[in-house]
Amino acid sequence: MGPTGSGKSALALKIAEKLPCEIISADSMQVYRGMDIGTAKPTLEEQKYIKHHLIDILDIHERLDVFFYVEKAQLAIAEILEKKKIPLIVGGSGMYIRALLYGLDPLPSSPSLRADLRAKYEGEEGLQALISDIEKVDAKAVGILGKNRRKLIRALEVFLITGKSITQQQEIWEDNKLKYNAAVYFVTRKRAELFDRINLRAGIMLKQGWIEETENLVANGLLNTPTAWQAIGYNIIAKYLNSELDYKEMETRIVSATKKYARRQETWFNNQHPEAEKKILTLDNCCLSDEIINRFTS
RNA sequence: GGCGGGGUAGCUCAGUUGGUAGAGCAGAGGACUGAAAAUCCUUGUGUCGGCAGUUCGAUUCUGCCCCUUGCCA
Repeated sequence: MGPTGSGKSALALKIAEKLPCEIISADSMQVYRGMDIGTAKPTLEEQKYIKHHLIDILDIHERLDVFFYVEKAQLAIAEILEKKKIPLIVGGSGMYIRALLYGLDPLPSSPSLRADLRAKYEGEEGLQALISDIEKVDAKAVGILGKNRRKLIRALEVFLITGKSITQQQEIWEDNKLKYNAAVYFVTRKRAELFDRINLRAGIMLKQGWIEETENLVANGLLNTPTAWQAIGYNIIAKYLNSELDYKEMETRIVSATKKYARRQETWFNNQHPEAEKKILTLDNCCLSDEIINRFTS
């Protein structure tokens, strides 16, 4: 696992060349069909060469969430082990990886209730009401979540369904116990190098046809989808297509949003994965791939 | 050459009825259990263009100069 642009996909392919593995993508956006260039999805050739799971499994109009991801990933792991192969999980969606490795507390979910709550607590006043309502039943949640409306609503949702606070029922991550016998690596680069790569890659992706890809997806309603709309870049390119931005401004904004994302990912991997071995990649990553390969062959 | 608008944090700019200044963006750090490429929190000392004058005190007023930009020649 690692931030966007770190080179983890290339590293994974290198490993998969020498070990009998299949790759399970841990990426919240590569699951969507049609979002190819903008998500830096492995090419069809690469996917043909090494089997990839959990890529292109959803239409952009379908909702994705952690629980769904974990379910599918567990199935994929079982399937790969069945073939006596090694599941190689590769991606940057931190929470998905953590949920897969550590498990999720079996809390209920009601998207319709959540939607109702969201409507009920709309606006700035709604947020204040939401905070004071939760404070009565789960002050701890408010302490942790602050003004994070999205998470506060989820906390209230769980409370309303179960009658117990969400913080009381979240235990499984506290033990730091992996559900699998896994070797976990956090791969990244020096900040300046990572940002250079992000910068370079954005320009390449735009030239490869990201704009056309966006045009088609937007025509197909991408911006009104439940989760796919959140992918970085597409909404910015949509503004360019709408003549709200010029090309340069568009590119700058994409790069800047991507860098921000990479920083958040690093914070996550640095702090949420005590089991992970951190590796700073340099210009080539042969040493690390050899190290990982040796670990499995010996 | 004439008249005017500007020169303030890396960038865009606000502001100080004269008591040495603040937003957004960028940058940095953090949180995170069913939207996670999301969502949220913390973090801003900079010769306030230069020199001189008025003043107890000037980034704020005055004068000159430099740079920039617009209009007129």
